[in-house]
Amino acid sequence: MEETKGQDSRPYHHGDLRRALIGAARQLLEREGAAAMSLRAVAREAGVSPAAPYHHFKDKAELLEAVAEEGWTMLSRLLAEAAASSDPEDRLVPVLIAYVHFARDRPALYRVMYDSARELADLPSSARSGDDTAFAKVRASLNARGAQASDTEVELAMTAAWCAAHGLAEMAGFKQFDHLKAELGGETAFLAAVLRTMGLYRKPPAAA
Amino acid sequence: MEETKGQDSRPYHHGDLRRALIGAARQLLEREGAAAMSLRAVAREAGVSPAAPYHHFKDKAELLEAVAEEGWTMLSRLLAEAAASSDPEDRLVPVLIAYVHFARDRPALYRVMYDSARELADLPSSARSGDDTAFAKVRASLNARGAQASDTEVELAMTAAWCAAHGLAEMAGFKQFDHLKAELGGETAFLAAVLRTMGLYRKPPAAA
DNA sequence: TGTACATCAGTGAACGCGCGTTCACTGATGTAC
DNA sequence: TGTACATCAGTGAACGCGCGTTCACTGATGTAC
Repeated sequence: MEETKGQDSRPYHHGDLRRALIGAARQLLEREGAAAMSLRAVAREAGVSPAAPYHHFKDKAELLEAVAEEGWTMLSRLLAEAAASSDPEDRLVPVLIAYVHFARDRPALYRVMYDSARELADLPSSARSGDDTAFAKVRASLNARGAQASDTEVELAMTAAWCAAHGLAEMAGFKQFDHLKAELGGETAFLAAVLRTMGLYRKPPAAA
Repeated sequence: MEETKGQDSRPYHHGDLRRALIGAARQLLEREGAAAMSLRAVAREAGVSPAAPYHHFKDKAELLEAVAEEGWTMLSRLLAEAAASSDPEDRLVPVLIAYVHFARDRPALYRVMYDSARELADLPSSARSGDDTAFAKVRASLNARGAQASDTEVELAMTAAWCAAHGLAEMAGFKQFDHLKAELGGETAFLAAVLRTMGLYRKPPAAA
């Protein structure tokens, strides 16, 4: 099972090519963008032949799905950390800012994740089940501030928060906002100010 | 200058191929998505040879820029209409909903527009100059409700509104929100409720 | 412990494809005389 | 009004490219005896 890995020669069998391919794809997305992330480029990046990935993924779409899945897992972990290290009563903005930073720093990966979420009736399983997930954290932040809110109100607030995070994540890099960022004293202050302007810094108003 | 157009034969010279190519590209984007919009496909759609576009655009990127530009013009017109047909004191939500509808109904075109805006230090000229533009309308809506606001506050509110519209536009089609839409009585009610939950239905709070 | 063999994860060459772009060309148009 | 010619917007064939995917193969691994 365990092959000996010489320092200078790669073994014929990779060991964990599936994981390596997902990692290579993620790296390519982050480093060179969506257009550069072909199946052949991923195989090249992982140091295997163009045909090797087909032993682990049915086709390119299946690899992309796996990349998205791993992305949601990474994001969930980051949001959980942001939630854990902030005031239980005021977690929403820190959690959303963590979301925005993640997406802003890896736009191509984030877009793959977005595209995968778009197709599903529910969230990706990596972001869905259990407590340690992206959306559980957002929901918990909302519950912390609106104990008396109805299910629909919480759902609406979740939606608003998610949309706001998505919009902000994709726009935060726009040069149009550079002077505003400078004026407000940096990127994070800018993000917080926009979220506050959106009213997401306090209890959602009574239902629509 | 004016060539006679037989009913059954296309003239050798097109007449206004530049505009036709932009239109064909837009149609392809709307009908079949970004992946289907190659330069060759655009030429095919317009009924000319693959080389013809090069008499009007330096390369594919230049055509895409022109498509984006036209998109921003279309959007500005729609927002102007939405603004014109709503209460001057309560224009923000109708204008944002018009934005969301536009983008939601043409996701691939909208993405081309977004990508073109992303690169610019300022907005595309079609959305920038004059009063009859997308962003002038949003700004006017904000001014109508916060007469005493500082420039920075208005700028922040603009940013928040734009981010919210972008986020909502891209997420509105998610299946995850279907039951919420049903519960609230339709798509438009859903959009309005989310925007209200975001706090964009009233004067922005005092500056950050 | 040693050998035969099934399994499986790799290889590398090849396929057909559509792409963006270039090129030498040709047909239509508009203008000068 | 008619003809010669420059201009320009088309054509169609060709280029090289990288892509996703398939195929027959081969080398390594793990297991049964």
